[in-house]
This record gives sequence, structure tokens and C-alpha cells, in this order.
Amino acid sequence: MNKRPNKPVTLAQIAAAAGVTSMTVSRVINENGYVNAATRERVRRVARDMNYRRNGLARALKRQRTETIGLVLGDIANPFAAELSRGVREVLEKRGYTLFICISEHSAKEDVQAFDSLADHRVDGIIVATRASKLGNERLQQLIGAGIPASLIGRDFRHPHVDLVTADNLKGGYEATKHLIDLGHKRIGFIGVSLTKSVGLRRFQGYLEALNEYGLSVEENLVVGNGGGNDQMPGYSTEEMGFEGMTKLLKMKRHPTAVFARNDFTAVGALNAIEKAGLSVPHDIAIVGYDDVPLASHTSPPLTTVRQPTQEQGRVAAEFLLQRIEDGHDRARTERVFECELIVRESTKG
Amino acid sequence: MNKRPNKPVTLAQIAAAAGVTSMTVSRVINENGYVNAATRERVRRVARDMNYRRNGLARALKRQRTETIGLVLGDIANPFAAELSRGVREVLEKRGYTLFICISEHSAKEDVQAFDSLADHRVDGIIVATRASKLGNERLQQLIGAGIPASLIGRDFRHPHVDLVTADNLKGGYEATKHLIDLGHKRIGFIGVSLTKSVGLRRFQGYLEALNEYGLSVEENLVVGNGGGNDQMPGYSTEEMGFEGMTKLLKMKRHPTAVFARNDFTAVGALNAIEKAGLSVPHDIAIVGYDDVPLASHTSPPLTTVRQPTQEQGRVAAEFLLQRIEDGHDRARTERVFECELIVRESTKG
DNA sequence: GCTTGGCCTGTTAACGTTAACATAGCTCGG
DNA sequence: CCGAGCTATGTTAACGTTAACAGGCCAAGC
Repeated sequence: MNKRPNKPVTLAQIAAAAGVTSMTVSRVINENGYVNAATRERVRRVARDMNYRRNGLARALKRQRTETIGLVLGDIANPFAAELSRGVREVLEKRGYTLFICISEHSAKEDVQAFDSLADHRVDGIIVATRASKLGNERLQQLIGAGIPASLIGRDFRHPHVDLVTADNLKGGYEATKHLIDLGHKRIGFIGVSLTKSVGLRRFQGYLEALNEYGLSVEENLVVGNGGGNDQMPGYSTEEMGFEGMTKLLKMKRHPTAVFARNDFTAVGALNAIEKAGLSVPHDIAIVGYDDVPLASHTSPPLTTVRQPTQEQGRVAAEFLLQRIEDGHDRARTERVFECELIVRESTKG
Repeated sequence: MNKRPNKPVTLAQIAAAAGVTSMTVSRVINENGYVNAATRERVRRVARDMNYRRNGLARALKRQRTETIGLVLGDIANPFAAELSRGVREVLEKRGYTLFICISEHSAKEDVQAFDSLADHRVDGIIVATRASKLGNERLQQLIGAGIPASLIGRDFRHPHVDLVTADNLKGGYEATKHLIDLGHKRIGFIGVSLTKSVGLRRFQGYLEALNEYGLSVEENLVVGNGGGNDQMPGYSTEEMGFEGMTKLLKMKRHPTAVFARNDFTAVGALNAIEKAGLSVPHDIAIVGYDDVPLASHTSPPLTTVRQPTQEQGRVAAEFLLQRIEDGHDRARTERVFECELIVRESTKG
């Protein structure tokens, strides 16, 4: 009764059923070349009846392109990644490309796996938005060497044939910290890095720079992160880190009067820890986040934060990539740095 | 100086360079069949030197499988989707499959596009976690008819050859509402649906059922959603909906004493609206969310919510799919419904 | 010595599609 | 009425890989 469709229908089968050659069917399907109107109709009907789906593999193999772009994200469930992919999609769709996303869960090993999968499936290009790692960078280098066009977002890796889009997080971190300093704070904590690892975080370096510039010393115990655990925890659970980090800071005999959190979720966690301790923001402690996620303007009090043009970064990365695909591998690299913008809200306004 | 790698290296080229046939190279690459140790080493070296990457398209075309699974998500940036994909990945990776994710941005049209892209690229199976739509269901039906194994998560669509995994959101909504009723609340609002559209939302139906069962009338103006706008807004920004919805409810002369929010983000938005209005939770208004996202236990007060085993749903959906891929299209359908669990926290505890 | 069976490599023919070229009928202007 | 140029179809040969089969070679067992 219902057909057993284990083997997908091929052009040849349709051709046979319609009394033409595969070539004619191909022309009908792809709507190119001359085909008699009557023939076209007949072929179309047969194809529909037989539930034909073209084999993209064969097609891509023959045409030497897949019209597909791969995007590697560190984690999903993170407004930043979402905005980014939205920007990327917007551009790609307009140009007829399909987007496949791979998630690396912030692990270098899976990063490499994602690169490999995408490369093996011969995507026309790769956009990488994961954090740099030795393993990952090596493989990336290799793929680029093999001629795969690539475009990076916020990844600290330079290569003569790869385009790069970043936000100036160093400056962002600097501005955020300076804002707190300008408000008169002397003891400013940072939540979200472990001093031993991941000190490469740009916004944290901005924090350090600002402190230095204004002659404030960096107190190691004001910098808290996820101490023992791995540094690869998915971003979405960082409000936990914020909560725990803030709790740790509050336990100090003299706790900081202001805190710069690695991102908005961390800041929200910190906010709640403070509230739980019966203290108030910004009266007892001022807080700055980072990213300006939609939630940030709806916390209580609303969060001072640093906004970066996320979707725009995705768009530009995609445009760079398509440009490179068209121009070929030897195109010179482009780098685009986006400014960040400090958004002052009640969490720091005394 | 640096090679111009526009054309990727092929087996044949390596074979020529190493003085063997492509077949031998293939055996080396895939580590199957007999190859002399010395030959193997030589081939390996040449392959590495020439920066060889196998062509997955050709391979898949020949082998008739891609060892790739497609996952269609309505939006990224949503802890639910993240957990889901984590569960899916966990299972797939163990079995050697690669996961490609497509995002439909909650649009039926893009849903269909995602299905098509994945089908064209001949993924071995598709997992769908987007909301049902007429267009989408039709295409899904078609693909299944064409023999593509599929597995659904929380999508209201039944087909004799498709497996289904859901959480019992109706019961979850019922329990959440009943919890509020048990606490003595008579006027219970719902934030997150527009009565005109999307009334198919299961958890909302549970709300209605509970009210009915306990003889409480459903007051239309206690049900607020994103009135004019489209109902397809991405999930991550729903705290905005919560904030606005709650604000609307608070403007009533007699506002509800309890509110059930469509999901935790909506609930967080509501929480902040209440705080902003100078009222307190749960004293003035009790709140229940849904999903138990990590944030939920860190809000102030911590949020009463309904937990569903999200990651587990992903895992099971993936397992169903792999089973179906192995057993073939004619396997009978399996359906698995997961229980939801009410998590009572301070946002309802007087 | 001859067979058996394990090693090692090669040859052939697809997988499903399409670019490029080939063929053939038809129309139309000069 | 001839050829130029359009329409409509077909033929051929890849794209890069691998399953299936086909030998050879060599050691061991009888």
C-alpha cells in the first residue's frame, strides 16, 4: 500500500518514466536550457509523483560547490551566538547560501571536529566564532592552506588569507572599568576569569589597563572566576558563576564597592547574590555587565553594560567570506574592528 | 612561495605521488583492507605533505550515507534548544555521527527551507524541534515519504513512520496552575499567549483545564501576550514580553494575585515589572515560570517553575532516530512522553 | 611439489549529477 | 532555397570516492 522508499528516486528513473533523458529532466529541475513546454510539464508531473528530491551530493560533486556555509559556535543558548548567527543568516540567505551550524561546546577538540566535518562536507566557506586554541588554530591553518575560505569573528588568530571581524573588547573593558573609577570606586572586582587561565580575555585586559592607568593596584583576591573547574563551561550557565563569584566577594571582610562582570549573565548572577545578602545595587555595590543582552535592561536595577554590534559582526563576517569565495583564495585579508558602547543604567547610577 | 590551493588534492594525486593506486591510498586513509606497513607510511606522509582532505561528497555519494544528522531548531539562544542539542550531540557523537544544525527563526517558510537543505545534502536523518505548521508538516510528510528517517521533539505531528518525543506540557501547565490554586489564589493571570493565536500551546491548555476543574472562570483580560505583533518572536527576548505583559496586568484596577508565565524568561520579565512597581513577590503576586532554566534558581526571589527533562528528550530523540536508521523505514513508530516536575521555590512560597 | 590461505595491490564500475559538445528540426530573411 | 540562428533533445565524460572482484606473491602444511 504505501511504497517502500528505501532507495531515493534518481533523475534517470524519472527520465525513464517520462520518456526522456536524465539531461532533459535535469534541465527541467534546474530551470535552465531549452525544454519544450509540454515536455517540461510532463517531467514535472512525473517528478512530483515520484517524490523526487535531487541528490545534493552528486550535484555538489559535479558542480564543485555546495552553496553551503558552515558556522562554528562555541555554544548555543547565548544571545550573543544567536545574534551573530542571525546576522550571518541574513546575508547568506539573500545570496542563496544555506547555513549549517556546528557547536563545539567550547572544547578545542570539538572545535577541530567541527572544522573537519564542515571541510569534509565541502562547505564553500567557514565562519568561526569560537575562542582560539592551539589545537584549533593549527587545524584552521591547515584548512586554510587547503584552500577553504574562512572568516573569523572575535577569534584571536591572524592569517594572510583569512578575514577577521572583532569588537574592541579591550577598549570596552577599559571603558567599563573607567566608568566605575570615574564614579569614585577604588576597589573594583572582576567576576569571570581565573587568573591562572584564560587571562587572554580582552575585556579583562581592559579592566587591568584601566586600573593601572589610574594608579589602582590589582588585588588578586578581587578577581574571581570558576576556580577549580574547567574554564570551558557553557555560557548560559554563567549566572551561576556570577552568583558564586559575588558570594565569594561578599564574604571578604572588606568587599569591593564595584564589580565588573565578564558578561551580562554573570552580572545578573552577581546582582542576585547581592540582593540575597540584603545589600543594594548600586548603593552598596555597583555592577557593570557586558554584551547588553535583552535581559540587561529588564533587571532590577537595569544593568549598566557594554554593547557590541553583534548582528552586524555576523553580517560583515558573512560578507567578507562571500567576497573571498568570489575573489579566490589570494584575496588580501580584511580586518574590521567594531567599537563598543558603554550603556549606563541604574546598576551604577548612584 | 605559498601554493595556490584552489583545487583540493584528490586521492589520485596522492596515489601518483606515492607510486600506488587510489585504491591503496583509500585503504590507508580509511584504515581498512591490507596495506604493507612501509607503503602505508609512505602514503600517509605524502597525504600529509599534500594537505589532503577527503572529499566527503564523493565518499557519501558512493557509500550512500553521510553519517550526518540534521537538527532543526526554531531559535538558538534559548537554554531549551541548547540543552536539547546537547543531548542530541551526546548520543550522535558516541555513534560517530556529525550534527548539523539549521535554524528556522520560528518561521514556517524557513522551516521548510531547512528541511530541504538537509534533505538535499542527504543527511542520514532529521530531528525536528520546531513548532508545527501547516507548510512544515506537509513538507515533512513528503520527506518522510521519500524515505528520510525523522524524529520529532515536542512537535505536534504524528506519522506512522516517525518517532516522537515530548514532555507532558499540558500536565505541567495544569500542575503549575493547580499549585497556585492550592495556595488560595483565585485570580490567576497567564502571560505569553495571545488568545487569538497560538492557543495550541499545551501549557496554556493545562492552565485552562486547571481553572475549569476548580470552578474558576477564565477572564480574558488576565491572559496577555504580544497582542499586535507576530507570535514568532525569538524566545530569548521573551523577558520583554513578560515585562510588558506584567505591566499591563498591574495597570488593572484589580490585578491578579498570581501569574503563570509561559516560560522562565517571561517570568523573569514579569518579576522585574513587579519589582519596578514597588510590589513584592510572592507577597503581592506569586509567579510560576516554566522550563527551569539555570537562571530560575538565581532570581530573587528564586522562581517556582516546571522542569522538563530537556537533555534527555534530545538523547532519546537521537536514539530513536539512529534506531530507525538501522532498522529501516518500516519500523513502527515510537512515542515517548516525559513527565514534568513542579519545582517550588520562593516566588510562590508565601 | 602442490595446495591452501593469508597478505598486498590493482582494475573496474558504479554512486547521481551536470558541463560541454553534438545533432537535428524549424523559422526566417535575403 | 540556403544557411544563420533558434529551439529541443541527446551523448559523453567527468566530479572523487569505494565495493567488489581479480590477481599475484609468499609461507606453511601435507
